[in-house]
Amino acid sequence: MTASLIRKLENFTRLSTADKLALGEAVVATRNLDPGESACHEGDPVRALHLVEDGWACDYRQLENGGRQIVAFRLPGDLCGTSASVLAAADCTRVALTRLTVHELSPARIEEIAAARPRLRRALRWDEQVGASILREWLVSLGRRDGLERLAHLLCELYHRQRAVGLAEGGACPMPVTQEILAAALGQTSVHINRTLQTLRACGLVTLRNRRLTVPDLAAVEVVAGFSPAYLHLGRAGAHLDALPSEI
Amino acid sequence: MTASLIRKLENFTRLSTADKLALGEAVVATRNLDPGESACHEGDPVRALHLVEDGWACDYRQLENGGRQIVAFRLPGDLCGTSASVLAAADCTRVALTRLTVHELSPARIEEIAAARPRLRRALRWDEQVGASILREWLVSLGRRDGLERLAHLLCELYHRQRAVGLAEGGACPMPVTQEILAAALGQTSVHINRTLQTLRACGLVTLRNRRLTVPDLAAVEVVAGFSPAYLHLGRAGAHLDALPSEI
DNA sequence: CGTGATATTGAATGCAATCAAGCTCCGTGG
DNA sequence: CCACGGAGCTTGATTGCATTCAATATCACG
Repeated sequence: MTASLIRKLENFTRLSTADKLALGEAVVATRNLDPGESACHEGDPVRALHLVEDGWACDYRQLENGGRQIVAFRLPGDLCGTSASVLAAADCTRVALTRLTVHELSPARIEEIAAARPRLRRALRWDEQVGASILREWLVSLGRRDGLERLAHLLCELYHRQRAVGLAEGGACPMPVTQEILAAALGQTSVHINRTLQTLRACGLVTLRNRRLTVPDLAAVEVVAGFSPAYLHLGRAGAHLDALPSEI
Repeated sequence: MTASLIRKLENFTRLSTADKLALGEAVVATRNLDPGESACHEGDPVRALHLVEDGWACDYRQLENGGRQIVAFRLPGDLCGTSASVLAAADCTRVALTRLTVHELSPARIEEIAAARPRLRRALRWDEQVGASILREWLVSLGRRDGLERLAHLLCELYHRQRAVGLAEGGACPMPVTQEILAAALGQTSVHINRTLQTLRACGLVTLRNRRLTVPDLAAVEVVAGFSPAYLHLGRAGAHLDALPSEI
């Protein structure tokens, strides 16, 4: 039930069977949403944390002037706002981009579990920090990368993040987003995204069809994007905390 | 020694005397830096957390193409990367913008202290979440606000953040940044910042001189910026955790 | 009073937004 | 099977904000 999250956390440290089971115990409900349905609204009190089981969602902020900025994509295995429970109100809206299955976790239960399990606690904090690191990288994209780099960079990120949970393989992965959505994430218009996408395609770097991304040569796209995967911190930095073979 | 941080945290919940003293026990060293000196470098292993005591710093990422993007301003009372210790390497460089005094805190000590003090633990998590919220708001600025809104928004934020630690009063506060620095934070050039600043000045909205900001009418600037302070979460959302009068 | 950093101004260029129209694909229902 | 409708994609023309380059002015400080 929490397989993707576990798989992701094991990019940091190897969990024990007990750790893995403990995670599932925090789940208090599971919801299914249709594309366009929202899981929570900006300004609402935070009750539960979301763990994406299947499908994609995104978090966005809506401005008075009509603009909309996506601040995060939520993929399978993503745990949203580990400690958001201390904030009085959600500061963005979470909406499903595809058919979506999310678990709702009790903040109190998570806290108990984390208190009892140092390895798991560190893994969750690692995940949270990686989230902040991704946000900083987005900021760099919006601030300092041009259209081509920006789009290529996002595609690289989404590919790597999916590979970390086993959803990308052999240069292809799901990419269930419209050009409109990409534009809302990259601070541009869908028209411009369209043109940028065409040049990427013309160079034979990526193809984006049927809600799937194909990258024949990932390294080449990474060069165009100025992408370096360090900020995703997938290098098993917590290996010294690994569970013993006997615990797994 | 940790007065600004304490003052900031008390925008969330009232701490006990014991909580306040405990914070100071995590300090293992104190450093003084000159403007332009860096406290840590992108890629370096993370040894200590920084608590800004006095002066300003900023975190930035340097790109191959020469661009530089500031991802955070660090003001007095700011605790940088509460759990960054789980990451193998820092993902940005921290440089002093003024004469700067920072305390270095031991991650392990912080963890011990947090484990023993639920109220303090929550307050620190609140601070961390507020940091993430600020980052999201910056993303919205870079993605969806034009030059004028962007600059006005940043100035409002820096004013409010300083007010939360008692450094802003009566429409004026320190603002020890060059136009170059503002440009590096807002994803623009210093030339354009200069022009934007001039229109803000021409409207009588702000004056920025001698490294100080003066805003005769904060509310008016907030309207121009589309600024709403909710994302700073300064509303004492943790009041139910407040220390009893007898503990203070 | 001199020097380097910071700020200001002007002119030319360019990237991306905007507006508007048409196209393609796909699911639905007659 | 085809007509229809809608969402998403593509294209063109125009506009505008911000960059770039370059020169000059001002300020802070020794």
